[in-house]
Amino acid sequence: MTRVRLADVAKAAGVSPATVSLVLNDAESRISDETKERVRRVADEVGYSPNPIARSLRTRVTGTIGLVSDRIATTPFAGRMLAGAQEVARENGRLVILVDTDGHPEIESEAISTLVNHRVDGMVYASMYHQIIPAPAGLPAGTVFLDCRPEGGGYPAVVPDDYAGGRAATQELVDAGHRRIAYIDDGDDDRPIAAQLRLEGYVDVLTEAGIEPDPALHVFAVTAAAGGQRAIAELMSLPEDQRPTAVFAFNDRIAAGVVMWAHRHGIRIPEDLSVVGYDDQQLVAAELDPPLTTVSLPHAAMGRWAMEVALGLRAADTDSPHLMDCPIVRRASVAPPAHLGSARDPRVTD
Amino acid sequence: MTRVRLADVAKAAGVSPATVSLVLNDAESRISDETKERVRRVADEVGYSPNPIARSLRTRVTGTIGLVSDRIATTPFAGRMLAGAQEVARENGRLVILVDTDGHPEIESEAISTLVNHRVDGMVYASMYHQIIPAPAGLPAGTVFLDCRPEGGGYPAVVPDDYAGGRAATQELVDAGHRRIAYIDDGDDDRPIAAQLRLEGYVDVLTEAGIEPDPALHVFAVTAAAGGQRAIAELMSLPEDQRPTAVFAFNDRIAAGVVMWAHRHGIRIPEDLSVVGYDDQQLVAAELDPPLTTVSLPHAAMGRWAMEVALGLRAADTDSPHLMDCPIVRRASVAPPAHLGSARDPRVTD
DNA sequence: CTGAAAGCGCTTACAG
DNA sequence: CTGAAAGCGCTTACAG
Repeated sequence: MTRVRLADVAKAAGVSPATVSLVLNDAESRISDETKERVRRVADEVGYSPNPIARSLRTRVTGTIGLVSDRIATTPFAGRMLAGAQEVARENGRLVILVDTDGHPEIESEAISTLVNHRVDGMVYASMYHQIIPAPAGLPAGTVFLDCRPEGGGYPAVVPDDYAGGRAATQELVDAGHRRIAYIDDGDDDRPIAAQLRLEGYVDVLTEAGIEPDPALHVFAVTAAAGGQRAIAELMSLPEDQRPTAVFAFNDRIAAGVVMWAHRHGIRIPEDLSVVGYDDQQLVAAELDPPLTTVSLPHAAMGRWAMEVALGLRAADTDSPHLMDCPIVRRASVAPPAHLGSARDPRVTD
Repeated sequence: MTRVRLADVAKAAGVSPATVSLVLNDAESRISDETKERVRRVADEVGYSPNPIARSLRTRVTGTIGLVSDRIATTPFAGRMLAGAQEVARENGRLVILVDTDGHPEIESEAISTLVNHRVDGMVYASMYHQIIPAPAGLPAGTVFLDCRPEGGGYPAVVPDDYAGGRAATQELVDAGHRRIAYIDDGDDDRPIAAQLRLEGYVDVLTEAGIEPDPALHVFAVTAAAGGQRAIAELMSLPEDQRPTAVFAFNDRIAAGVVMWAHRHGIRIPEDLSVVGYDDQQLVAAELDPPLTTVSLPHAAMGRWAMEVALGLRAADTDSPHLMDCPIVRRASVAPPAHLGSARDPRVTD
């Protein structure tokens, strides 16, 4: 099936190739209406569709956006960033060329130069989780950083507002009436910036509520269910009056461990213990019993934002990152503390 | 930064553009060794790198592979297929253009024609889960189907060997000494082909082991933790001598529900009940307590296979799909049945 | 209002 | 052994 070319359309319509090009590209219309119509009709009839390669060679625009990521495609974690970015590209008639570097610097720098060489119109550099990184060499100006930001700025970037997320999670618990709220922090060697930001949100909300943060309620865990189990066991081994009535976990995996431990020890959630996670991780948070109240990471929104900036559809600051809201997702793991619940039920009717 | 062109290299080396092209492309070498060397050196010095757009226009090969998928990028489920495919492409100097259709037929057909129009060298069509589908219109010959297969064949395809996986899961339990093994099947309206294949594997292994499949032990659940909880509750409400000592769950989410229910009811896994899942779902299977023995879906291997075929690196049958092995992943949720364990321990020493 | 010509940066027969 | 020329399929000044 030899494809029909612009020249074929021109011949069939009895005009020059230049005219066909002008008409089909809606150039400033010096072409007569009847010619335009005829050209369009003929193009339609023969099913003409311009060869994007030839067009790119001439115009130097390819209609493609490069998306390089460390591990976004490999982990179940952040696929929605990719999906959000891809969706915006498609809506705007662009194609995304994806390269996943699996975290290898050599692959990354090769990917960047390949993409630049392929004349992508724009580029987004995505990380699997919120981090601050040195900007890779060779990145074109205007590359947008997704879920990470470059040391020293200089590029548009979007990251989750983890401080506000930490506040929201804690506020949810304070509002339910809790005073003894634990924070199970990320205890991995390479503690991410998000952990610190969420902690600050937690501390600030507590303080504003007139609750003095208790160091005994700030514990660390490896970010996995097993870590969550150990951490909650530690917390629950505190003297009864010092135990938390609620816990805010750094992420849903840790929260899952808390829930599992509770099941095994006959502790009811949320009646005996409230828990709030973070991430709203698919196939985890909603699957717990009870379904977990958590703070969602706005992956799709960040992906969309990044692509909009890459396409020039949206202006962006290159000095400081755009902070994306992390909305709380209310499910069923938060309730008033037990003493409040039992003290209240008989008396209050509302 | 105006890039250096082939003509620049030619001028600097004092030869014609044709010569440069021939040398750099290692064409059948009619060029003298000294000329070759000089051209290569000059090209190197000026940092020449051919413009792939111009080359594509001339040669009609673009070095790109189109990957259209329904939802592979959006769900946490099958990202490894994408990663495997992308990895093979990269290893072979190709770029993958990804379009996720989110399951919309209009987007899909538009994506296919866009990709074809962009002159991709090959195409892979990926599904989120093993299914048989009508081949979308407009798909180029040789498009490889990933984790799905076209009705009526005609294209290379790769799917997991779910029958063998069902056998492996059941065999694991039979080998541990179980005789009363339940299968919690997919009870969703649109029961996937994998559910039937796994069931057949289960029945066949049981039969071969001289165990008559008990219809009471074949139950259905919605594929979520909640479904698993209801199913195991149903199973455990059977008279004691009819209850299963082991369960094979259609997937890890259902298995997770089984484990949660067990925790709540003081049933120990694997001492009191063995469980085998399916999928080896990241961030789920290994996170359970105990970590789940399961059958893994070979997503990365399937992704690699599909891309290898798309690149012509591997021959493939277009009549019947390639069946990819689903290896069992042994963790800690399987043990001999309780009566065997207690009967055996005092006597056997090995 | 429209056409002829040049050119984007390569590759590849065709000559010599 | 190497070069001049044509051509891939478009777009865009430049003429008229």
